Amino acid sequence: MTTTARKSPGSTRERILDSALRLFNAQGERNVTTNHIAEDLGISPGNLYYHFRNKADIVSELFNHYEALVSGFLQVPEDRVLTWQDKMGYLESILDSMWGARFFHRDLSHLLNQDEDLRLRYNAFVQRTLEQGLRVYEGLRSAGLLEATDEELRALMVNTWVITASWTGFVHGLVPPEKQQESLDHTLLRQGIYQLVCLEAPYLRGDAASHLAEIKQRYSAGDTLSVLFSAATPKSA
Amino acid sequence: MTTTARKSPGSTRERILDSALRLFNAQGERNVTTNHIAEDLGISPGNLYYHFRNKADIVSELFNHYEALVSGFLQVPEDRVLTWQDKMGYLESILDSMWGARFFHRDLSHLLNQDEDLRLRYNAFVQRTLEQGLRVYEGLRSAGLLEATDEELRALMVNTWVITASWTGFVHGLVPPEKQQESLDHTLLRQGIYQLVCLEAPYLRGDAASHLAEIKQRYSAGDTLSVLFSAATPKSA
DNA sequence: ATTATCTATAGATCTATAGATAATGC
DNA sequence: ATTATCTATAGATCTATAGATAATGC
Repeated sequence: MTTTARKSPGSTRERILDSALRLFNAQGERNVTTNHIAEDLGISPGNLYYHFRNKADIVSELFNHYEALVSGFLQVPEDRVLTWQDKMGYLESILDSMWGARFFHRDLSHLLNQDEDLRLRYNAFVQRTLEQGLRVYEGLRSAGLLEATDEELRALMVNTWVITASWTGFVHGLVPPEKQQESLDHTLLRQGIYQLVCLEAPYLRGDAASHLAEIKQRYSAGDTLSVLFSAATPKSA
Repeated sequence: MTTTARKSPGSTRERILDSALRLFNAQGERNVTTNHIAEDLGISPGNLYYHFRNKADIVSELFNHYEALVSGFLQVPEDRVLTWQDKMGYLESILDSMWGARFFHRDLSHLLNQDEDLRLRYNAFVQRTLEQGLRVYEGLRSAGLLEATDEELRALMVNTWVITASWTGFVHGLVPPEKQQESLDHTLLRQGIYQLVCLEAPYLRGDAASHLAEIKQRYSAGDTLSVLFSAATPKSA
C-alpha cells in the first residue's frame, strides 16, 4: 500500500526511491526496469515488489517529492515586498528541482498516459504552479520591479513555465549522455536561467532593470549555448 | 538499405512510413511496436523487416521528412523585404510541421539515445534551424518590424525554438489522449502561436506592432488555456 | 505474529531472422 | 533472376506473483 507514512530514512523503501530516481535521471525511465533498480540496490526483484506495486507506483511517489518541492518554493512572503533577489531565487530553486527530477519531464507524456491518476495530479500541479507563479509576478509588479498588463503577465507566465519545464529536455537533446558530466550540466542549467531572464527582461523596471546587465553576465558565463550559433554572429563588432 | 530512392507513392515502404507516423503520433512511439504497424497495414512483420532494418530505421526516415519540411519553410526571400505576414507564416508553418511529427519531440531523448547517428543529425538540425531563424529575425529587423540587439535576438531565438519544440508536449501533458480530437488539437496549436507572438511582442515595431492586438485576438480565440488560471484573473475589471 | 526478504518461474511481449513461396521484370 | 511477401520461431526481456524462509517485535 502506498501510504505516505515513511520509515526511517535508510529504509528499503526510501533506498528504492533514491536508486530509481538516480537511474531514471541518468538513463531515462524507459531504460530502467524494476530488475535494474533491484540489482542496483543488491536486493531481489521480489523484495522491490513487496514495497511497490509496480514501476508506475515508484514514479508516482517520486512525483510527490518533486511536486512538494516546487510548490514549497513558489510562495510569496506576506510580511515584506518582493525584491529582484527573490526573483532570482525562484528561478534557481525551480530549475534545480526540475533538474533533480529531469526524468519526469523527459518521459512525461508516456508516464501520464500510463497512470490516469498521475495525469490528474500533474494537471492540478501545473495549474497551481501557474497560479502561484502569477502571484509572484504580480508581487513583483506591486513592488515596481515589473510592468505589464494582466494579459501580458499571463502569457509571460505560460512561456516561463514551458521553458522551465522543457529546458532539461532541450539540454539532453543536445548533449550526448556520456558527456553529461555534472559540471557541464550545471553550466547548461545556468544558461536556462539566462534564457528565463531574457524572457522577462522587456518587462523589468527599477532595481530589476538596473541589475539586468549584471545578472545576464552572471548566468551566461559559460557561453555554452553560443556554440549553437556557430561563427555566424560576431560577439562584438 | 535506407536509400533515399522512393518507389511509387503507394508502395509498401511509403505505407509503412505513413502508418508508423500516424500510430506514433496517436499513441506514442513507445507504445507502437513493429507488429502493430504491420498489423495496421495488414502485412506480415517479416515484410516490414524486409523494408526497414528496425524501428529506429523507420523513425530515422520520418525525421528526414520532418527536417526537410522545417528547413524548407525557414527561408528568407532574397528579392524582397520581409513583412509581418511573412512572420506569421513562419510561425504557422513550423508549428504545423511540429504537430505533424509530434511523436518525435515527445520521445526525443530516448530516440536520440537509441541512435547516435540520429542525434548528430538532430543537433545539426537544431543548429541550422536556430541560424535560419536568426536570419529571419534579422530580416525583420532590417525591415523595421523589430528592434533588438544581437544579444537579445539570439536569446529570443532560443526561447522561440524551445517553446516551439515543446508546445505539443505541453499540450499532450494537459489533455488526456481520448480527448485529443482534431478540433481541440487545432485550437491548442493556435494558442501556441499566441504564446510565440507574446514572446516577440516587446520587440515588435512598425506594422508588426500596430497589428499586434489584432493578431493576439485572432490566435487566442478559443481561450482554452485560460482554464489553467481558473477564476483567479478577472478578464477585464 | 508480523514484517521483510529471497528463489523460482509463468506468462506476456517484442525483435529480428531463416527459410519457403509468390509475384514481377526481362 | 530479382523483388516482395509470408509463416514460424528462437531468443531476449520484463513484469509480477506464489511460496518459502528469515528477521523482528511483542
